[in-house]
Amino acid sequence: MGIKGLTKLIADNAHGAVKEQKFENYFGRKIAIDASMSIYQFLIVVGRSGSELLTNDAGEVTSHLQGMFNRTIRVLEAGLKPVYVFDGQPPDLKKRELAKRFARREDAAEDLVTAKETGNEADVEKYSKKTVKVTKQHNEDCRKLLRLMGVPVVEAPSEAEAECASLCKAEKVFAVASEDMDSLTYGSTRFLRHLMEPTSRKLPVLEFDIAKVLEGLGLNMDQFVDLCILCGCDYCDTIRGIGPQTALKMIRQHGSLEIVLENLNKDRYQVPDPWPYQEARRLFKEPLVTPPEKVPEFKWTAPDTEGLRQLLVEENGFNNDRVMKAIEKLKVAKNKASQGRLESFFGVSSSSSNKRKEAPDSEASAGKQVKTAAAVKPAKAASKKGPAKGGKKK
DNA sequence: ACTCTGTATCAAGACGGT
DNA sequence: ATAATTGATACAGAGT
DNA sequence: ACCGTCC
Repeated sequence: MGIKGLTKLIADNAHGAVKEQKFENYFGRKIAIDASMSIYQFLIVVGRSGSELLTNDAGEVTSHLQGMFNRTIRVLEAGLKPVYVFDGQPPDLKKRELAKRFARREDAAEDLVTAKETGNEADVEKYSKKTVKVTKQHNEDCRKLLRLMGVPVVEAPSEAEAECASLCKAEKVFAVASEDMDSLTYGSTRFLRHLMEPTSRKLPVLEFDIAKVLEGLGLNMDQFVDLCILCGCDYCDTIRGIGPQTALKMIRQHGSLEIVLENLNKDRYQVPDPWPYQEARRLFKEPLVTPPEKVPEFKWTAPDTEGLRQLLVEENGFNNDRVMKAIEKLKVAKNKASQGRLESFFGVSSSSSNKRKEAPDSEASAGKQVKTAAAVKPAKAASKKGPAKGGKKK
């Protein structure tokens, strides 16, 4: 469920914290992506008709592979450097919420059976979507695919969103791309929504800057976390009668959940019992993540052509020609991206620090990259911090 | 009147040929 | 045994 | 841009 009403709250109260961007502006940027969420969407939509999905000869689902393969090529072709982050064990506090969702899905499963019996097509459609689940196998399939594609994979110890935020805070990645507003609560410094939409000509990318969000809301980070808990998150029930507006007002007025609770009119509002807001707070502020110094340097390497052919064509019945053509695109994209990073670096710093001159580069695509570099220009020196690997070991 | 919350409902990818 | 979405939107209804 | 297909 993310954080209830947070998008609107930010839009209304922190104007300027969100910028519209173009997909292309992230050329050369390392971007952390929550893999489980992507897989879920692919399973819902890729080649699904009723409860049928794309499958191989053995009847195993392949929709997630199809979706992940195409999308990742697309991302790499745009010069982005994706890091896919997979979920680990959910925290105990989330178990109750998960149980609720499980129950909801059980209901949907029953409704699906009924819909199938009565031949109600629309309902079959509806309930099929609701009964989709991402299995361990789906996750393993995608990790294998991504490794063969030469794309880095991170296995989070717990929540993927928390791990993404940690990578972002430690400047291991430039931004986190997700549809889940929790990312901000976990403290992602730069957060992208609708990253994929512009490619299908729908919405612009929305880039959230957490510092400006805080500034606009008039809160510090601790207070922002408290606000999110009060609005409603995965870890706590809400206080009936308090929504986003009231939550913001109260946190602004009192400064912390403790003081809000002290001053709360108990006749008017009933606080759930128990209401483990302190644990929730801890999960947002000190989630279980890989310590940044233990995160290896990410590398985007050449695809393993034969491995990919084996996995997709031999094991999963993908069309050989399509796969081979896609792998070619992949190789081209990889080459372009590695030289493009260099060039966009030049573009950014050309006026100030243009000391290196040995760019062994640039033929065909120079014009395009100039444009990209110019667009990206504003203030990025910080994230350039460690493009090479040496610095941090231990 | 207005503001806010709670509930229900919906949609969700990407390619290639035309 | 091993999976547990999400946010936007529209509308109803409660409270101020 | 639309639409069938991807497996």
